[in-house]
Parts: sequence; C-alpha cells; structure tokens
Amino acid sequence: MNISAAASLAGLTVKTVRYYDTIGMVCPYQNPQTGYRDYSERDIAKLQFVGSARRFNFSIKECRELLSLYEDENRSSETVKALTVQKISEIEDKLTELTRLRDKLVYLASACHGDSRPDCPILDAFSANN
Amino acid sequence: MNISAAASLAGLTVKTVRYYDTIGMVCPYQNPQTGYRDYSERDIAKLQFVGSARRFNFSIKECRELLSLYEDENRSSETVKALTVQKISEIEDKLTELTRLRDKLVYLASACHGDSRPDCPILDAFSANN
DNA sequence: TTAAGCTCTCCAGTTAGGGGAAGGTAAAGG
DNA sequence: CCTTTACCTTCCCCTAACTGGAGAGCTTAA
Repeated sequence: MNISAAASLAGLTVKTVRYYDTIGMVCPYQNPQTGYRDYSERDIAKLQFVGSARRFNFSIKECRELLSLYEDENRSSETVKALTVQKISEIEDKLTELTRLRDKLVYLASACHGDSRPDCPILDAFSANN
Repeated sequence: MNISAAASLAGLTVKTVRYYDTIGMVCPYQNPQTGYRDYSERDIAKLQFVGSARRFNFSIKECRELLSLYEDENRSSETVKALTVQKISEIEDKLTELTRLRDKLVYLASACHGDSRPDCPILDAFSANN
C-alpha cells in the first residue's frame, strides 16, 4: 500500500508518516527500483497505534516505548499501566496550572473596563513585580 | 545594571534576557568598549512585564503586542481586554481537551489489571481504529 | 504522448530558549 | 601589581514534532 493510503487509514498526514519512517519508528519496505514506500497491514496497525497514542498526549519517545510493548508478546500490562498513570498525573499537573492561569486572567479581565480609556488593570498586573 | 542582575530582578534566566535582546523585544544600551549590555530601570520594567505575560501563557508575538500597548500612553484598554479574553478562550479549549484526555486515560487505567499478564486494554484501545 | 497526480530526498523553518566552547572583562584578594 | 574567579560576549548546535517547499522521478489515465 502506498504512503497516502496508509496515512489516510491511520488518520495521519503523509509528511508525518514519512517522518515516522525517518526516525525509525514505523519503517515500511521500500521498493529498491522506485524508492516508493510500501506499507503492510502490520505497518498500518503500527501507524494507527502511534496515531492514537500521540492523540493521547504521549510523546514520540513514549510512543516508541509503548510500541515495543505492543509488539512484545511477553509484555506485562504492569509497565503499560505505569506509563499511563504517569501520563495521567502529568496531564493533571497541566490542568491545575492552566486552571489557575485562567482564573487569574478571568479576574483581570473582569477588572478591566475595556473601553477607550488608557488605564488598564491587566497591564498594571503584568508590570507589577509581585 | 548588568545582565545577571537584570535577569534576577525580572525572574528570568540570563539566556532568556539575551534572547529577548536578539529578537528585538527588550534591547538595552550596549557599551561599545566592552560589549556589555547595560539595563536601565525602564528596561527592567519591560523585562518584568514580558516575564509576567509569558507566565500567563502569552506567546512572544503576543508579548510584543502587549508591550507596545504597555508603552503607548494613548492605548485603549479595549485592545488589551480583547487579547486577554481570547487567551482565556484558548486556555479553556486546552482545558476541555486535556480533561477529556485524562478521563479516557483514567478509564483505560482502571480497566487494566496491571499485573504480569500480557493482555492489556490500554494497548487494545490504542490499536483499535475507531 | 502528455498531463495530472503521485512519490522521493533534501533543506529550511517553526517555539522559546538551553548547553557549551572560546575568548574578553571586572572585581577582589594577596 | 598580579592573579584568580566570576562575569560577560558571540557563535553554533540542540531540543519536539513536525510542516512547507523545491526539484526531480514515477504512474496512471486520457
């Protein structure tokens, strides 16, 4: 299967799929005559797997790790769960931080009258060294 | 004031402060003899301002815009408020996305027994093309 | 045969700096 | 006055995860 069909089945762009080859994550057979990549069913499954994991905020490095677990018949689900739990914790840290940020910005926006006058509590807050 | 004092007053690293000079955001006087940067009070205020805005998740480009408003005596608070409201909306989109992600991962983790057996609902979910 | 629509590689750019080398300068101690 | 240490400078490469584009080759249908 050629690269554009593979990409569309995996919900990725051609550029991304090619990139995953160059970094050695999903490397298809390459026709020596034409140089065209040829994706097998197994390659497609790997692309879909990586696509899903990326959408779940796993980094390329983590995807690599998950992929090797995915391909290991003797893996333990322990490892995968540990990675997932850690990812959950990272996401929750990010949630906490963003929530705090949003609350502060909402407060500042509510204090700013937002008209044509130049005085602005938002800019004041940014220039205060607290 | 030399760069490390300026950086520490603004809560930034020396590297970051130097970077803000090279991109033309906060450009101090530079001693032609020594090549040393010399930060004025006004420069420090700008560094603090940019530092705050960055911590509030504004991009460099947005910081540039805010900074020009900050320096414009005839600005209207309208513009600043509009930027802030837009940033709030971006942050809320990110919050929604991350919350959804977390919930799905929590669900998957709860379904995974996490022991030495190889079958793993998390990996199954990643390899499913849905 | 030719044109459209694929594919390839390679290069550069994105964000917001970080790391580190090589070399000049400033301040403090002896 | 000299030396040591702590700064400062520029320069270049590196990060994550791609994206865009150039220039060239291949395939498919009319």
